[in-house]
Amino acid sequence: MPELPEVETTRRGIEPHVAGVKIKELIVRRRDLRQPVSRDIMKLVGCCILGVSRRSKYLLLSIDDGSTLLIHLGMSGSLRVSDPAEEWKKHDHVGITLASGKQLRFHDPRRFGLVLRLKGDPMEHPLLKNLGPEPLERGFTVGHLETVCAGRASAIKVVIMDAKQVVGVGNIYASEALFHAGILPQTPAAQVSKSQVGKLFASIRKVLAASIKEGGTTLRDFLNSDGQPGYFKQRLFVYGRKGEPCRKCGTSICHEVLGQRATYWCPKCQKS
DNA sequence: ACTGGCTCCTGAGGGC
DNA sequence: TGCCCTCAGGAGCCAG
Repeated sequence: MPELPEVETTRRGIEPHVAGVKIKELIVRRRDLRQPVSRDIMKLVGCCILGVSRRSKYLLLSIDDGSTLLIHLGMSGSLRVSDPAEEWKKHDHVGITLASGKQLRFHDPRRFGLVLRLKGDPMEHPLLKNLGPEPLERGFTVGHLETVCAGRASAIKVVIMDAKQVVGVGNIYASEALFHAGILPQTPAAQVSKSQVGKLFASIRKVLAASIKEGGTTLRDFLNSDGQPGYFKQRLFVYGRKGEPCRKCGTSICHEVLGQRATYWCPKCQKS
């Protein structure tokens, strides 16, 4: 599932192929994604893509007519640069043919993704307006995380996964960051000590930064593949390792569903 | 303002 | 080998 590092890797991967390039043709094969693909997307034909930015797990292609093409990969989506003549795979829902002779294809088996054309300031759009700070940028600070935790009864894992507080901490990295910070995922956020919050802050950044670095190398050839993950497996300390020995102390890793999400922790390394 | 639960969807994986 | 069942999961939305 594309987490923040993969979305960023995708952004870096497609940008050189699309920035400054004109859209020649748009092909929508399935419209029923999480929200229907924008009806007015055809207006983009003849327009030029200025650049690709990212906010949270949303990709934003800025268009020279002042609009923005918003793409979210959901949990099974991918973008790849292909040859227009390439056979369409099952679940290739949208194709953007470029004047360069390439074609950007949006592929999403579970259709949790989005392809929307936004008019006006994209940051004012409801999907983007109330998002918390980017974890790797200056807006995310220890002080911010302390404020977010203060007075909240919810489990710390649920809180750090809340995009209104901080974006981009997906289910995998939430478990991983809490492991590295030595905090039990179930701990009510308000009960996490100041020093623990400091450790958690550092862990979130470290885990995400390391993963972006990893994604950059392992998904290097994603333009020719379907970009499926699996590359980070060896780096995971707890996620998906129920019953397996902790990489630090050997204790069996625990698993429980918390906030409707699979959650993993080491009962010895992590305390409330 | 919070909090927890439901929902969309398909493929993977386990059990038999 | 094959079928059926369950589960995973981002994130918006809604009800309490």
